Amino acid sequence: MTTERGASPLGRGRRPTIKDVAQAAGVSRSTVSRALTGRGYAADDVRERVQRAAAELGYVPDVMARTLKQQVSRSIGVIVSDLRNPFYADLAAGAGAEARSRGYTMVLADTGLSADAENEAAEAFVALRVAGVVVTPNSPKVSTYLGSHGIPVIEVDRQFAPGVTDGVVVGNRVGARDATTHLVSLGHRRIALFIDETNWTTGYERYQGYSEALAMGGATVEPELVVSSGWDVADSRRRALDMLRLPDRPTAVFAANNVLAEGVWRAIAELGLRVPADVSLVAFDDAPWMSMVSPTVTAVAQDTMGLGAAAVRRLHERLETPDGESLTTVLAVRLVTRGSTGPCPDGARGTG
Amino acid sequence: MTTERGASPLGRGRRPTIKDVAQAAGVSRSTVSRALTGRGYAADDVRERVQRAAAELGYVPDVMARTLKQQVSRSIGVIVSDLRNPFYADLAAGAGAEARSRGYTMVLADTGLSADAENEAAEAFVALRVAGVVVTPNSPKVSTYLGSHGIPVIEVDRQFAPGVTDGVVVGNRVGARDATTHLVSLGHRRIALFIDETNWTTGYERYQGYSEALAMGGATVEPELVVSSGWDVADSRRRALDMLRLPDRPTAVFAANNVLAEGVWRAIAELGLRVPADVSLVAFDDAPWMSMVSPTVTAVAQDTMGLGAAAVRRLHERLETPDGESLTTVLAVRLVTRGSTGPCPDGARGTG
DNA sequence: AACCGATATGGCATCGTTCCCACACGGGTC
DNA sequence: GACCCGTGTGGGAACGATGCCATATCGGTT
Repeated sequence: MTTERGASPLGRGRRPTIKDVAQAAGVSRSTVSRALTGRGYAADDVRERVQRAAAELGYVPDVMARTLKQQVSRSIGVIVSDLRNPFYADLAAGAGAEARSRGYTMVLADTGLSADAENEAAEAFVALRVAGVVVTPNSPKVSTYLGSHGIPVIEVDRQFAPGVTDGVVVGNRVGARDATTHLVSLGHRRIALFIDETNWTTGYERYQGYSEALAMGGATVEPELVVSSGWDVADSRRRALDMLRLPDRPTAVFAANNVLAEGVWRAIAELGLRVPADVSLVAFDDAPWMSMVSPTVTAVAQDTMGLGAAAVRRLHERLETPDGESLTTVLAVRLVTRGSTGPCPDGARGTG
Repeated sequence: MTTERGASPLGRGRRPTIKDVAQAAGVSRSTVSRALTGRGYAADDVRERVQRAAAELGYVPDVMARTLKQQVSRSIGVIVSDLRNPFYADLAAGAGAEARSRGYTMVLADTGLSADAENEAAEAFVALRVAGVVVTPNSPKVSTYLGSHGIPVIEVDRQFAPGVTDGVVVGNRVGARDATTHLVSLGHRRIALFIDETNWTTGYERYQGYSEALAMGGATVEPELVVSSGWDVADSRRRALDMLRLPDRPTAVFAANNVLAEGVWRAIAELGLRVPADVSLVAFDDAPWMSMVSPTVTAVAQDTMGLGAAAVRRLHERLETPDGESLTTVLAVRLVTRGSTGPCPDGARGTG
C-alpha cells in the first residue's frame, strides 16, 4: 500500500458524488446543486448543512459532468512551439497566470517543433471542448481547423490569419528598424541578418524593419548577408562560423531571435573575435543570458509574459463577444543598448 | 464575423455528436462507437462507411462524455514551481513529450511560487478527474490531498513523502559531494554554500553532500559560510555581495541551484572579482547561461527533461499497478568541469 | 426440423451534474 | 374559502459516449 484512499466512509477508491452529499445532508441532489453553486433558492440552514456535508466528504464537483451538462468549459488550450526556449516558457507562464486569475484551467501543449504534435494538440483541444485556444502557430492549419469547430483562437507572436483570427504580436518592424538603425548610426553598413524565415508575419516584418533601416542609412540589403537559418542553435552557429570567416565579413550582425543570437554568439566566441571591436551584435528578444555574458548583448526586449497574458485577456473578451470584430493587438518593444554594439571598425568603413 | 463556424451542415456552433454520425451512416450509435473505437464487432463495409461519415462531419469524440462514462481520464496533471526557471521549463517539456508519446494530455499548472496556487491546482486536478499528478512539491499538502482522493502522485525533484508516494529525484548528495570535493581537491577550504533551505530532501541532501566532502578534506562546516537564501536572484545576489565583501571572504562558492548561482555570479561580476583567480564558483543544475558566460561555470548537470519523462513513466506504471510498492527513482548527475573553478589562491591557503 | 455458434447490429441504462418544471407551504388579499 | 404570491424543495430529463445485453441472420450440424 502506498497511497491512502478514501479517508471518507465510502468504498475504496470511490469519489463522493453530489448524491452522497445529498444523502449526508438529507436533501435532494437539486438542492445540493443550488446550495453549492449559489444559483437558485436555498434556505440558510440548509445551505450551511449542505456545505458542511460537502466539506466533510471532501466533495469536489466533477468538471466532466458539469461541462457535459452546461456545454461550456472553463479551460483554455495553449500551444507553444518549444518550452525549452525561454521565450515560449515565459509566454506560457504569462498565459498561465492570467488564465488562473480569470478562473480558467490551462491545458498546455508543447509541440517541440513538430508539425504532427501541433495537429494532435488541436484535435485534443477539440475533444476536450476547451473554451478557446492560444497558439504560437507554425502554419495556418491550426487556426482554420479550430475555427471550423467553432473554437475561438488567438494567434500570438506570429499571425497567419489577420482579420479573421485575433492576434497578439509585438512591434516587429519597429523593433527591427530600431535595432538596425542603432547599428547604422554607429557607422555600420555591412550588417548581416540572421533570421529563421521571411514568410510569416514575424520574420517578414523583422526583415522589413531591417531593410528600411538600411535604406534610411543609405545602404541596401545585400543578399549574401541575409541568412535564413534553421530553428536551432547548432545550425545558426555553423552558418555564422562560415560567414564570419570570410575576408570581407560583416562588421555587425542582427540576429532576429534569441536562438539565432545564441548561435552567432557562440560562433563569435569560437573564432576569438572581439565584441564589439571586431563585430557588433544585436538580438531580437532579450533572453536572460544576454545580460550575463561579457560583453552584455544589445537586444530588442519584448514583454514576453505580457504577450501571453494579453493573449488570454483577448481570448476572454472574444468569449464574451463571440461576434465582435477580430482584432490584432500590437505590444511595444524597446531597444536595450548594452555592450555588444560599438562603432564600426575604421578599416571596414566605406568598404560596404 | 471573424471565425467561420460549422463547415458541416449542422446548426451554427453545434458540434457533431455520435448521433449525427450514426444518422449520416445509417446505423445506430452503438455501432458507431464500436466502429470508431475498434472495441466489438463491426462489419468492414459498415466500419468504413462510419469512418467516412465521421471524417466528413469532422466528428471528434467528446472527452468529457467519454471520461464521465468510463470513469478514467487520459489526462495527467503537472504542477511546477516556476516556469520561468529553465529547470522547471525543461522538466515540464520532458513530462509533456513523454505524456504525449503515451497518449496522455498534459494539464500544466505553474504555481509561480505561491502556496495558494498549489492548492488551487490540486483541487482543479481533482475536479478534472486527472488520471494522476506529477508535482514538484513545496509542502506535503498536495500529495496528501490528492492521495486522499485516490489520485496517484509522483513527487519529482523533491520528495516529502518517500515510502508513501512515488518519487523521482537526482543524486543530490553525490552531486553536492562531487562538486565540493572538486573544490577541496583544488586546495579550497573556506567554501561557502548558498542554498535555499535545508529541510526538504533536496536541500538537506545537498547540504549533507557538501558537509561530507568538507569532512573528507579535513575541514568542517562553518555556519557563517552557509547562506540560506530566498528563492530569487535578487536576494541571493545581495547576500553574496555581503559575504564577498568581507575581508576573510571564502575562496570558493557552491551554489545549490541555478537561481542562487545566478545571484552569486552577478555579485562576483559587480565586485570585479576575477574567476577563478579570486573566487571559484560551482553550481548545482547546469543552466544554459553557464556555458555561455566567461569563464564558463562548473556545474553539476542533471538530465532535467529526463527527470520529467521519468516521472511520467513512473506515473504510467503506477496507474497500471495501483497497489505496487511505492518507489523512489534516483537519476544520476555528473559534474561538468569548466572555467569557473581553479586552484585556491596562495594567500588564502591555510587560513581556513 | 430443431439447434447451435459465429457474426453483426440495435436498445437502453448508465456516468455526475444541472436546471426546468411541478409542487408544497404559509400568509396575505378579495 | 378561493385566489395568488413568495419562498423553498424534489423529480426527472437532459448532456454525449459507452458497453452490456438482447436480438437477428446465416451456415452448418445433429
